[in-house]
Amino acid sequence: MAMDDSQTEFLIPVRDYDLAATLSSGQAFRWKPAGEYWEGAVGQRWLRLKSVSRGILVQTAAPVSDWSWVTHYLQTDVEIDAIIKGFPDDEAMRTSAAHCRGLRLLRQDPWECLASFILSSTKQIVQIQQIVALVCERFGAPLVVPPGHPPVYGFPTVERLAAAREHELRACKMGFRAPNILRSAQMVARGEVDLGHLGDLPLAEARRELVRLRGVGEKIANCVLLFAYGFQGAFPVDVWVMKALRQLYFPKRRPSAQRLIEFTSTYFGLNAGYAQQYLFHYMRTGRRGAGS
DNA sequence: AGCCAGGCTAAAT
DNA sequence: ATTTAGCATGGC
Repeated sequence: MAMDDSQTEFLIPVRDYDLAATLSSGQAFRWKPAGEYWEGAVGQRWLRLKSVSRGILVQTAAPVSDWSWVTHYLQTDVEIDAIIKGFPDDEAMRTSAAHCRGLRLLRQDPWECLASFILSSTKQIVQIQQIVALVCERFGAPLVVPPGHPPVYGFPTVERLAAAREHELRACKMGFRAPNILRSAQMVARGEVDLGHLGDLPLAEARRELVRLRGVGEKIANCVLLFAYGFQGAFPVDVWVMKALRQLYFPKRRPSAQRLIEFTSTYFGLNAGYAQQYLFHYMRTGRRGAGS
């Protein structure tokens, strides 16, 4: 009946794209492996992805005519070789690049990214995934899924979370983060921080806006600036990246955290954001005894 | 059992 | 201006 060019399947031609590394590297928290596929949601669309020889196969439950939202999300147009060549020429980055080949930075929805990382503080990735899943189930709108597929819910809107009760949020096992995400949602809903225009600002100004939100400090702000807005100069330093910096760059000395962050602001160059994600993923998965 | 987790905030130096 | 305790919860 559809007389347009709507389809439920689309092949993105791309090479050097490690879907598993990208979707499970702690940028986004809703992707689940299901056989050969990765199932998740982008915006208010359910979809699943599979690596095939010519690229990435995308399947949706509802017909789609314009697929730019998924190529933008996956950043399949970025030249990953050029980015890796722009890394500092040192042992740590060579090792990380070899281990993480094909890892990309996603381009996520700002509110989902912000809210997810407010929930991330002092939590392991597995737990963040559990909390985000509960928040979506209880506050998100149901998405169109294939017949017989269990229900999947979109990430809740700012307005919905701003209208939540704190005890409802705490019931999603987020603990002391509940008042943080609630107050931040209320500030965004009132327009006190305008997520729609942060991308037009210089990095430092955009960051100054984000840290006005409750529960958002430099680290979480940098995650949002990098994973949602694509600011390549944003360099989130969490415990893993801190470990990488100490072990790989300053094995003898004991620089303060402040000094190390200062180091990252100049050393990693124009692709600092990518360098950070490669270090993070290498530390978590690349060496024995690190991570899980 | 005790330590750590993609931290932030307010209080205490 | 810099360091530290408290915060909820769960995995290992």
